[in-house]
Formats: sequence, C-alpha cells, structure tokens
Amino acid sequence: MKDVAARAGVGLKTVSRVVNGEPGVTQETERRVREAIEALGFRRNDSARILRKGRTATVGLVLEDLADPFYAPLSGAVEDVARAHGSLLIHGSSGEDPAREEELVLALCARRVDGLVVVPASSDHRYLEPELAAGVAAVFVDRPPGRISADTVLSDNYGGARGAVEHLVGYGHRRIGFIGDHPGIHTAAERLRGYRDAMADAGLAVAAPWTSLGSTEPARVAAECVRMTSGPEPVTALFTGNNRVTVTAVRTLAAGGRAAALVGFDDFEMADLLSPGITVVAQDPAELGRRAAARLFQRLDGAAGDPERLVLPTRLVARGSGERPPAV
Amino acid sequence: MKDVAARAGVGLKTVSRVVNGEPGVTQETERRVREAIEALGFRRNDSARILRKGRTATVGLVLEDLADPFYAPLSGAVEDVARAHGSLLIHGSSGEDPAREEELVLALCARRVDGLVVVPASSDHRYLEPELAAGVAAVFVDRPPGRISADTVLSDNYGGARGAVEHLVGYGHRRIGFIGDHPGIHTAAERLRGYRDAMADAGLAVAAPWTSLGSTEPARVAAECVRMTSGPEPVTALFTGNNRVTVTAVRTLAAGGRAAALVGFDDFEMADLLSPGITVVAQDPAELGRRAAARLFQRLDGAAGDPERLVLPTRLVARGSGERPPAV
DNA sequence: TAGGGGCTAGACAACGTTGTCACGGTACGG
DNA sequence: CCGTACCGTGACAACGTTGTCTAGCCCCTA
Repeated sequence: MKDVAARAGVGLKTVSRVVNGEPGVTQETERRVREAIEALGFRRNDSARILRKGRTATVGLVLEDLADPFYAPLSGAVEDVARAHGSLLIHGSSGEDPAREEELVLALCARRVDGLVVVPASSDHRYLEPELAAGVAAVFVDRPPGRISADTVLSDNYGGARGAVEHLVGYGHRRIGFIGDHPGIHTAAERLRGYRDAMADAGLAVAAPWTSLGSTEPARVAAECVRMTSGPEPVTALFTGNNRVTVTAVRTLAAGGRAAALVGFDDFEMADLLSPGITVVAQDPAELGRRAAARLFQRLDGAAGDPERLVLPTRLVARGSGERPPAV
Repeated sequence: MKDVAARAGVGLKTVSRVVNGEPGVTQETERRVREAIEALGFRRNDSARILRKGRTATVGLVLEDLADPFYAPLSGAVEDVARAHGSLLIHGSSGEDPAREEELVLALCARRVDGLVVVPASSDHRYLEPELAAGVAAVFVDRPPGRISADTVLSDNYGGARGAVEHLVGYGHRRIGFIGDHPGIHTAAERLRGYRDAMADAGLAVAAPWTSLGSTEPARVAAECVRMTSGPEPVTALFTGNNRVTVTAVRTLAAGGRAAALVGFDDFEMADLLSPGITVVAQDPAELGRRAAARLFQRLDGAAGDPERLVLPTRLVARGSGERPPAV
C-alpha cells in the first residue's frame, strides 16, 4: 500500500480510501491510485484490516463430517446465509472427537471469527466461556451444547422416533429392533427414548437384544442386523437411527434375503426408488443450517435476550418399507 | 497480552514465549504467566500473528457446491490433508458462477491463505497472476485452469466416457443418447468427446437429437430423457454425464416405465441396490482432493518445477443397467 | 576476586491497515 | 474584502503479535 501511495504520489490514507470506496477522493486522484494498484498488482491485506477493525466478516462451522450426506446440505445452507451477510465460512470437521472439536473451535476463535455454528461432539462446552464473554457468538445445531447455555437449533428427534415406531406398530409389528449411534450422542439418545416410549405406549415389551447403540461402522451395523433378524424370535421390523445405519441395513437385508420391515431416521437420495421405497423420518438439514446461521447473524447484529432453543419438526415419509420388508 | 504481562509482572515478550512454547523461560515464570492467562481468559490473536509472520496456516478451497455428493468427499479429503499439515481450511462455493469464483478466490487471497485448491467455474484465471506472483500456491482439481498454467489434478473424463459407451455398444446398443452438463464445463466437454469418439469407432452415427448438453436441473433432464426415449426412433440406451443427471434419469425412466439401458458418470450411494444396479463410471473424488492437496503442500514446502497435470483413471462398475433397462 | 560465558528477560520496532485529526485551499455569504 | 464553512488530503497512532537486540544475573573458572 505504501508502494501504491508512492507511485501515485498520494498519501497512504488516500489509497485506503480508494480501496474501500470511501467518499472524499477526486476522480482524478482515484484514477491515479487505481492505475498504481493495477500496475503493482496490489491486494489489500485482510489480516491487517481485521487486526485494525476487530471484525473479520468470517464465521466458523464445526461439524462431524463434511462428507456425510446429512451434513453437506446443512453446511451449504450455513454458507449461503453467511454469504448473504457478506461473510466467509471457515470450516472444520471434528470426526466426532471432543478433543478435536475443542481444538478446532479454539483455532477458529483465535482467527477471530465473528461467530460459530457448532454441531457438538463434546458434552462439555465450558471451554467456550471465555470466548463467549469476549463477544464471540455461538449457535449449536443438531445437538445441544453441554454445560453452557447457548442458542440451539434441533430436530424433533424424540417425536420423529416415536412416529417411526408408531408407524411400524400400526402395521402390526410387535418385535421391533432399534439400531442407533453411540448413546452419548444426543440425537441417538433421544431417538432411543422415542423408540422406548412408543413401544411402552403400545404395550410392547422391549427385549434387550432388540436395541443396539454404538458405532455406525457398516461391519457392526450389518452384524447387528443379522443378529436381530435371526434366532428363534427375530424382530419383524427394524428402526434404524440415522442415514448411515439405514443404508447399511438396507444393504444387509437385501444381501441376506432377510425379511424385516424398516423405517430409517433421515431421508436419503434414492430412498424412493428402492422396492419397496424406504420409509423414513425426514429431517431438513438445510433448514437446520439456515435457522442456525440466521440466529447467529441476529446475534451478531446485536440481538440480545436469553438463548433460544428451536426444535424443527420431522416428517414421516411412508414409502412402503414400514409395511412390507424391503427386498431387492 | 499486555494485560497478561502486567498481571504476571513480566514483559510482553515473555508471555509470547510461553504461549508459543519457546524455550528460555523459567518454570516459575511460566507458571505465573499461565496463571495470568487462565485468569484473564486470554487467547492469542491470530490475525496479529499472521500479520507479523506472513504465513497463515490456512488453505482455501473453492468449488461449485459443497452439498453435491461428488464434491463433499473431495472437500473432506482436502481438509484431512490440510489438517495433517497443521492448516485450517476456508471454504467457498462458487455455484458455477465465474464472477463469484473470482470474488471468492480474491477474498481468500486477501485473507492471505497460503494456498488454494480450486474447482474452477471460470475459464480465464489470469486474474490469479498477481497472486501467484506474490507467492500464493494454487492447484486446480476436477477441471483445468483457463489461460494460465498451474498444477492440475483431473479424472480421465474422456477415457471414462469412451469406456461407458463401449460397454453399451458391447451389449448391442446402436442408438445411444448422451445427456450432459453445460458444454462450457471441461468435464462435460471431455465426456461428450469420449462419447462421440466411441460412437465413431463403433461405426455408429450420432443423430443430433441424441446429444443434449445443458443445465442439470431435474426438469430439463427429465424432459430430455422423455424426448430421447420417445418418437419413432427412440434411443435404447442413455449415457448420463454426471451424478445429478443420472439420478434424475433413473427416476424419470422408472416413473415413465420407459425401457432404456443406462450408464452414468459418477458413482452414487445405493446404485447397487436398484434393480438392476446402475452401471457407472466411477471416479474417486476423495483421491482427487487428496492428490490436489498433497501437491499444494509440496509447493508450499518449496517444491519447484513446472506445473504438473495428473490424470486419475476412472473405473467402470458394471451392475446390470448397461445391459437391461432399469425398471422399478 | 575478577572476568567470562550462558541463560533469562525485557525494550523496541515492525507487520499493513484504518480512525482521528489537522491542514491548506476553494467557494460562498455577509 | 474578510470570515466561515467545507472539501480533499496527508501525518500519525494504534490494532496485537513476534524477531532482534541488549541488559542483567548467576555461576564457574583462572
């Protein structure tokens, strides 16, 4: 910038004015400055600008895995909202590791992002307290924060799970299995609760072998599928706790020629083209992202008030697999 | 940091030393400093650090749409490599708009990212010349840069397309249609070229109504599907130019009960579970991202030499739909 | 005991920008 | 014709950190 000023024969501040489109510069002066900028290939250094101004026009997003088809639209929605507010998005994947989440979040804070959207992997976010006190805004999405209070946007996991199980019960199923993610994950725990309550309300006992929470690794899920649909009293229906589990379950049932009805949490592409179509509890991940980002920018624009918790409804999409077992 | 220094009764530089784990600080002094840091909730301001050091430990990624199932794994792979090199990833979606691409890339450069991985939407990247001259590294992936020379990682779009068409020809198809993305997009153009050459090599004429390049909007693609499979001389097979087109084609053929064999470019989840399974030309998007990011960090680590172009092979995954028409 | 070497610690400048303020010149009104 | 207001412009400090350089201390040795 110094060089540009020298070449154009003007002061430093005048270059700054031109670069930022501030008023108070003659057309002629502006022309000379722009010429010098062009000639020298000058680009403003935003690090210095940020240092001076305090605001970075950047928001951070931390989620579990960007490549997961559930999170990709969420991430895209956050980006759209950020762009509409003139902000860039810095992104990191925690891989469901609390330590990595904290590391990432603090790295983003050190970069002085204006705000954060977090899909938490950790269950204790007190490490964020100094940041929040320092004025960083944070919105949690998909799962609530742990041991601090902050704006949160969730899906109705409990209600969605209840609806799924009620759907299966409605088709006469009595032995219904549930395969879900690690119980430490809020969504998994809520879906389990919904499953249990729906079963209880229907007057059905839940045998211990019918619930299995843990890794969503295909190998584990496939083994559980096989186990639950075998033996003297196999389940006649499965409720799968998220898109990864559902996909593996469909594949396993198809490969083994096993007959079990199926309802999955999370919609997925092509679910309608299998035969029968896979019945799912659909969330709207893009809407989750949009709402969370919108809330974040409200806070950044100065919205005060207590943290809000927003719960978005889910939608049961019946396609047939809740009735007849999927076969391929 | 000033406050921390004051509270600990030490100099500014000593705090800096502690924060960065530099040697030359007594245990006792370090303890006092850490205590002050804790008490004040101090976090280093990376903007200032970046300003001072010149390196940001951040790389930028610009692609078309983060939510696209093809780009999500690519993005994830770039992030993994970046993390392995201690860098953060800043990310932006161009939405296939050249102006937006330029805007994003320059915004990232203004943030002084160390390097860029770009899936270009533009066909003219001369705007990057000043940045490259200033030492920013850039690697292009999935599509080559326009009017500048830079490291590039591509899939073998031409060869993959040839293979797809040869596969269809091998099953006796003579009237084969191609529905692809906008011809201005490198991958679409290459796949078209592969289609044409394979048809020519098989001694087959390509009637004008059999090729359709343009938006991948479901409405357009569905209409083209219907058109090509109708009339007095309908195609007996379709080659679809990317995952979005393929999905719409499968859906349209199924909904209309239309019989046409199908090979799609890009693999997608569940392709194996439809009946018949959808035959695809599979790319490895994660590998594209990994290779591009690896190349970027080689450059950042000082690798000299001319730009390299790396072309990754594709793989034909035959699942049946190249032979019999998909039906649902 | 004096001198030298090694080690800890602090003062200071610099990174590149922007906000504040002051300056000189011009136009306009009294 | 003088005073005032306003406009374009530049000098300067400040943002928070790190690299360099130097000062002071302690301990060891001659």
